[in-house]
Amino acid sequence: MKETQLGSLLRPVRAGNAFEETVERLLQAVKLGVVPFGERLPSERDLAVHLGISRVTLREAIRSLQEAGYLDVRRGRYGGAFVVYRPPDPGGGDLAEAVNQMGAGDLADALTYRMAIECGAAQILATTTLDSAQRAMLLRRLSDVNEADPADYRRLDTAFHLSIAELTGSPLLAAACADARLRVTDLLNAIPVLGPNIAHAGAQHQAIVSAILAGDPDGASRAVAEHLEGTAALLRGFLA
Amino acid sequence: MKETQLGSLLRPVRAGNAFEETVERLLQAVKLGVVPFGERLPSERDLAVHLGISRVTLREAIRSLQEAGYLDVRRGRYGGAFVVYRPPDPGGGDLAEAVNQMGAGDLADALTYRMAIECGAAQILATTTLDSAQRAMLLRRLSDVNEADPADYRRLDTAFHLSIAELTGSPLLAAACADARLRVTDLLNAIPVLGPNIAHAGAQHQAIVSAILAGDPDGASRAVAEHLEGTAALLRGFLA
DNA sequence: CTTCTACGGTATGAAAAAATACCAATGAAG
DNA sequence: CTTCATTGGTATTTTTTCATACCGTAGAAG
Repeated sequence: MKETQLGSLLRPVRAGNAFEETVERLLQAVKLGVVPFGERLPSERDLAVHLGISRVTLREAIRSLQEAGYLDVRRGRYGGAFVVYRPPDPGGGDLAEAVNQMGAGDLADALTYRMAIECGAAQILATTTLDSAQRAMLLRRLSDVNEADPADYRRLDTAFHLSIAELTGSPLLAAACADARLRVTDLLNAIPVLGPNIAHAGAQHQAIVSAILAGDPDGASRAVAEHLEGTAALLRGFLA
Repeated sequence: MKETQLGSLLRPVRAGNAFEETVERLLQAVKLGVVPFGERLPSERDLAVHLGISRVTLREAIRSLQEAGYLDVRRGRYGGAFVVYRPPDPGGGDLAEAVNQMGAGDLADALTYRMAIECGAAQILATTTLDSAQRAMLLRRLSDVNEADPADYRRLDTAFHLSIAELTGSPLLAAACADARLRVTDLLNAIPVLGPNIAHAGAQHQAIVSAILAGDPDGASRAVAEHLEGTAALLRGFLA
């Protein structure tokens, strides 16, 4: 086995210290809208358990997000850490800056990764026999995006994409899909949400769902690829 | 966004402490044959840097692997940690035990994950224009497996599969692919390596490479799916 | 047979993170 | 308006992890 493959396995065990990783994780949960505007995060004690870190470390992370203006922390019963962040105005002025802030290599890496994961997930879901509840869930998420208020579009779009991976029943795949999306969230948020684009994306979403429900793996994969390629090409175009 | 999606993002930040994670990583590098029998790991100082941990922590991990009989550590110049582990005799007696040691849900999860990642990677590689060096690499890995000594079969098979993800140029995808394979290594090692199976797998590997070189994403993906499905079905069959 | 050097082995103090226990505030329920 | 459960806030101790410096060994090169 060549040395190149050593890199895949002897890569860093830790992406950073516990504090940094926790800030990242929470920030992404907020930016992705997993916890929507105005809602509160789970209590510190619960969160610490779920994240596998101590409450002290979690609190440091929460405090830094509070100081950065993402959270409003209130104490007392019915208190908690409330999300006080709305995705930036979908005007998309600083896309070029955002793209170039991430390295060109990193961008290509993230886009390829996302493409592989999401295509694979859709493909697998298309080979699976879905029960009525699963079909309903998929269709529900589809209509949620299609009828989304522009301010809520990204959040529901994310939910739709994640649903595909989740419905495969593989937590690993779902986590990978979420991770892949996270790596391009900031960039996506900088892209204006325009009417024609929404309509176009809506048609592609419909195509993805149709292929999945029809049990057409190749079609589902191709539909996802087409859908993602549009965004990917746009982002690549902004590279300096 | 539903609560189910909270799980994807608010999952543990840390899989364990640095020591445990390091032991896992090294053990897998050994079991996968990334560092073959008789070879030595990089020096402690280099490894510590690459893994992003302190030398002290790394040494603890190495010592536990040494005590477990996986490594032979020698000091002095030209010393180091040498791999003293050979995959178990390909007799495959305890497959059922190995399968049931892992939970049924975990097994399904791992198999689905692997299927999605590897199909996605092959598909992407098939849409990529490979230069001559890349084509040569792919063909080299293919012939390596085909001409493998039975004792070295698993290692070269792993190398072949990883190559596909690596050739996409996405480190994230390569890491995910390695991770997916790691989750079923023990099970694969418990499957006897028999002549007919090797021949069959060889044909499938050939089909995968052909489809990739022909620029046929659907074909590549399907070929990978068929290849993996055989193993997956076998493993699922051993569930209690 | 000496030397040089790349390796593992060891010691120590600082920093990060975790575990634990307890304090304080809030606001709905009664 | 009192009670009380739930939440964030704080302090203390222990464990883990890291950073740094230095020691001991082996083996090739001269």
